[in-house]
Amino acid sequence: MSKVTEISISRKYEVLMKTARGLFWKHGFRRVTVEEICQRAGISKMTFYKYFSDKLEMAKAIFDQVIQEGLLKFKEILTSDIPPSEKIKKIILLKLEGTNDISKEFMEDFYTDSDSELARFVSTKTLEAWNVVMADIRLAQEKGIFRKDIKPEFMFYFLNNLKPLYTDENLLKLYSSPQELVMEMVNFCMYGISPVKD
Amino acid sequence: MSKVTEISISRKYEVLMKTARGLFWKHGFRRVTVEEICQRAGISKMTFYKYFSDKLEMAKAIFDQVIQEGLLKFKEILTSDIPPSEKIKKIILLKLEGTNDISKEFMEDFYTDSDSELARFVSTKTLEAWNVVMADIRLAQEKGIFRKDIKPEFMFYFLNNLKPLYTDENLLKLYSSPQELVMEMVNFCMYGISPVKD
DNA sequence: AATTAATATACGAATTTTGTAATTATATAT
DNA sequence: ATATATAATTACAAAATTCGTATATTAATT
Repeated sequence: MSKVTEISISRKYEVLMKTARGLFWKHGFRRVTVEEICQRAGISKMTFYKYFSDKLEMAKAIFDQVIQEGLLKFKEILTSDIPPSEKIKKIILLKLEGTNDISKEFMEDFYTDSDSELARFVSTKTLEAWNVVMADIRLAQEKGIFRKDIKPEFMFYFLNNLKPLYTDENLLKLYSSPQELVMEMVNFCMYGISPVKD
Repeated sequence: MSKVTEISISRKYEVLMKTARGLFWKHGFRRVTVEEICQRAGISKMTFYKYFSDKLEMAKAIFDQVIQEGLLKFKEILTSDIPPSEKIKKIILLKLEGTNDISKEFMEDFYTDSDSELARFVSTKTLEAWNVVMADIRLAQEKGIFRKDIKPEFMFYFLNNLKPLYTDENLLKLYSSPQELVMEMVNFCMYGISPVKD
């Protein structure tokens, strides 16, 4: 197998993943068909089945990819050489973007059909990612970046619940700009978390 | 049949319509099942088939409703007793809202399968609505509200293409607020359309 | 020219969706 | 309270869709 072919193969794989991810994100797993993914990707169904045994396997791969990307970005921020307040700000902005998280539509099917294979896969992988994040936060505590006597679990839940705050119009109205609200969040985190003034 | 029953019947009809409309708008006709509509509406499938012979008939009813609402709002603005510049502003805002128009997702299925019954229905109804709007604009021209030597068709197409302008970030960046961009649009229309300075 | 890889088409099997019928539950009117 | 009308639930056959693969054709690579 030549180098060119390898590249074109991985490119087709990527195109399929990206196309499917877009569709799954918008409409959820159930509503999207293999044929539709292939048509939009401009790739034949036969080629699809070269890379994925079925739609479920593909969804798992996508879910995995998203989780891994999210963890990577999180770890990058945590280990980067910037002051704690900057880290908090970047983490908050990452959360507010929302592009790293799994979409509501994508999750919807699992809630209704919780004994499906995908549902189990999703909860397992979510738990794994959760543990990694917890470990990272604890490490940050050890290094003195965050206050030691705060539960990492609390920080995790807190971060995950920032989005609804940010999209609350009444709250946003209190600030002259969205950026100002972000700074408020950052400061709130810092005063509660930082062991020293920044 | 008592009054109370009549009310509750029409209420169920409305709930079904509203629920289905929301789902169709987001995912399109094809992706949404009758059972799903019923579940979300909290109404049994049997009752669904009391009101609609099938999903297609329901989609037609919804499409009709949206078109009629849109026309009504448009006519209300045109015949209201406010200065032309205010009319233009209200019409532009109506277009920018987008809640009156048919969603991209809802239309998507028709483009791919243009010889379906729904596709024909949609294009027929659209043409009808188009003619009504044209007639209204011509009437406004007759009354001297708009300049006489402008093609109503042009105004129609122009209005329908405002939305992408409004959602263009680079364009929005040129203005200190979205409202300012709206006023720019209004002024642009007025200088080209109004027979007299406002 | 031979070989490899991808597309297009077709298709039976599996699954989902549809629309209806029969039964049970609930609310309303008498 | 009982009869009556209306809706929800369950079950189901028929229709439609989706799946996954086999085969023939086309395009690209060696």
